[in-house]
Amino acid sequence: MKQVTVYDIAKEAKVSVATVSRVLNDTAPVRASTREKVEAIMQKYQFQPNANARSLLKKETGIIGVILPDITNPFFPEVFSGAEQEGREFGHTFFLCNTIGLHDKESEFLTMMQEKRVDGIIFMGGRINLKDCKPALIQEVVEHAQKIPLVLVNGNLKDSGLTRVITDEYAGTVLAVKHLIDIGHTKIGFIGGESHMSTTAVKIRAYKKTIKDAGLQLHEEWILPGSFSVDSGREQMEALLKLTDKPTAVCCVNDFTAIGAIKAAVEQGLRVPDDISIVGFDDIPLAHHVIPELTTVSQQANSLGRTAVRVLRELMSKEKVKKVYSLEPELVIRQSTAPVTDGYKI
Amino acid sequence: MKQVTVYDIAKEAKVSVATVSRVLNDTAPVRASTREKVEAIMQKYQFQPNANARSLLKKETGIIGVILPDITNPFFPEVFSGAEQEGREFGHTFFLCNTIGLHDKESEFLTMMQEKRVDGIIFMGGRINLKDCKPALIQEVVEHAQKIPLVLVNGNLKDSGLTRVITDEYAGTVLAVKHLIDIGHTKIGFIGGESHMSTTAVKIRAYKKTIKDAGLQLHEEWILPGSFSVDSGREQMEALLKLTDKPTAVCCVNDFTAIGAIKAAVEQGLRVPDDISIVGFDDIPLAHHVIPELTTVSQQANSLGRTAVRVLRELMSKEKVKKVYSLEPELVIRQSTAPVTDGYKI
DNA sequence: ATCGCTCATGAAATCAATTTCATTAGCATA
DNA sequence: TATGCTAATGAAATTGATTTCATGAGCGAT
Repeated sequence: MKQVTVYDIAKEAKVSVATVSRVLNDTAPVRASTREKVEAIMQKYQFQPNANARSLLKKETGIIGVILPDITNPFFPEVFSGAEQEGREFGHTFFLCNTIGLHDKESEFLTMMQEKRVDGIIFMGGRINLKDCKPALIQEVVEHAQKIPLVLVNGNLKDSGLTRVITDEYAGTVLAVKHLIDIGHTKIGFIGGESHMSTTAVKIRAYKKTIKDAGLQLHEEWILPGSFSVDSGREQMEALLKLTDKPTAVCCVNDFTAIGAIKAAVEQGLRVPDDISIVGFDDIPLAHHVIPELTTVSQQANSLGRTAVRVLRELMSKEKVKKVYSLEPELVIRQSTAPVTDGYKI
Repeated sequence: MKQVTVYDIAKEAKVSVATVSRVLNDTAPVRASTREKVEAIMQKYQFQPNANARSLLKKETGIIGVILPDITNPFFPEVFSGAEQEGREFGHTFFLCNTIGLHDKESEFLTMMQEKRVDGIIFMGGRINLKDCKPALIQEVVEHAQKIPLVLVNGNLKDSGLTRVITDEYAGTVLAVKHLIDIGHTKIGFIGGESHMSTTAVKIRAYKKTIKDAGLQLHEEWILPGSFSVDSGREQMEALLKLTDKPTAVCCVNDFTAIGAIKAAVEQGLRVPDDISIVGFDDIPLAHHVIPELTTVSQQANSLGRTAVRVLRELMSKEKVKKVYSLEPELVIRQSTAPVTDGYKI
């Protein structure tokens, strides 16, 4: 069954396609009787105008492309959701591309979005955040950004000149470590992500600064790398607990790591938070479903998405925008942290 | 900066647009020297063909639309991911639409996808699965399906004539309940979702049948409704534990509910699984991150997505397809279930 | 020399909308 | 009555690709 076009409608209504278009878009006055006639026929055939044809002419698609590393990581659906909420009232539709494990797909997706002529791109890079990210990729992203409005979310590319929306990870980490210090901890460890990720570097810097500012001793052996995963949190926590001089609190690079750390501690017979305090980062929905509920730093993922779309829309309308929009994270105190006790069991 | 078109390329290369198109798509022989000349110019201007123009003519967009209730529910990203993996090698791109809390958006999204002329639609309905779903909505989905290939994922619309990919929830529930019986439980409860959801109805039917087939007594007061959420699992578990005659095992409608149930039990001082066994449904990634790790029925969300795309592609190529593709769920035994002990503490 | 074939290419039509420009009718004003 | 204005409409151009049809060149066979 062939799709109905404006020509079919026009023919049956004995008017020109221009008139049909006017009825469709209310772009010029049409006599009431004509309008009704045309509308009736559109109704009859369940006419749906072809958005491709329209986009071709208008040079806008209403589509926003989103590129992110892994949609199964609960942080990203949250961001996406925020973006969608913000975009909905303006009629935006979203392409979603997962680069999961396929870092080299990033440029392929960028090209695809160019070809589809999306109105804007939200880029949450995986690879682009590597400390040793190839300048070529950065260059490529920058070039795409010159053709299509693009905002980088949580990307740490300082001198790329790209518009960025980020959480202040430094400030967030300070919040977490300060909280542990405030409730009396003096022996605080840190489990990070891959050491070549800039996120890890930023957070470790914040951690060290806060420890030093509080006049505490810095123990390099309490600072361990990881991989942002539950398993890495578990492994590294086991390592920490094998030390003779153990920390009484651990700050983790993200919630997954913290959940793994809790698991390891519990498996060793420790009670969280009675024997050891653990704090995460991100505040994924799961954080208040685990036992004990996780004290963590909220990234406000939803706002991140909303802001990204807001900024993107400003870019699209050629407004001048700031280079960086930084969202302040918040500490969410739940059950996995508590004041130090003397009776550290092991 | 104006976008470069085939005409610009053709002009500069002193050939016709037809030749440029041939170089682009390798659709007819072109002299090597001509090809090189054209390619060099395309390279020079970073030419990206306009996919909208192409789609207009070819009547295909390579886009698959996905409509789902809530991307922040970890089950759905998993399905989406599977779909994306399957679609990737055929060059499909994905629209993602969240109907979260906006059930009336479902038809709006369907219309939008029609207008964008997507090649196919994967529909994971929220509202469409209500037992009292308005016939009008069903009718609408069916009508859309006549124009654009559409598969319903986990939709329980038996007589709609729509192509469906589903998990066999009945069989999965039987698996879960049998497992509890096998390890010695005779007093088994069930916490469901909203009672007007067909999922709930199917699972309760399976639960009852399995209990009866094993010759066990059916206790209606052990069968409670819920809302698929962590909180509802917690509340309903509290209710079960207030009974004088309590179950020693509880089967839950999904993992969220099970996680809530575990929380409630732990808060009441019970040990899971020593004092009470709990089994979930879905096997969300989180299931092996909670403490204790959750015994659950795996929906194989990823395969669900992959299969949906596979079936959709068959539909697109006008192949005849079966009406229903049913995936067999699997029982995943972890730590939240164990044989009954006499020493039920409370 | 002529026929038939393949290779390489171009002109023009096509897809389904929007938009510009022109035209007509009807009415008020000078 | 002539002029000017607005409302309503249509014809045709436009958007950026693909595709069909036509044409010419080059080459081998007869």
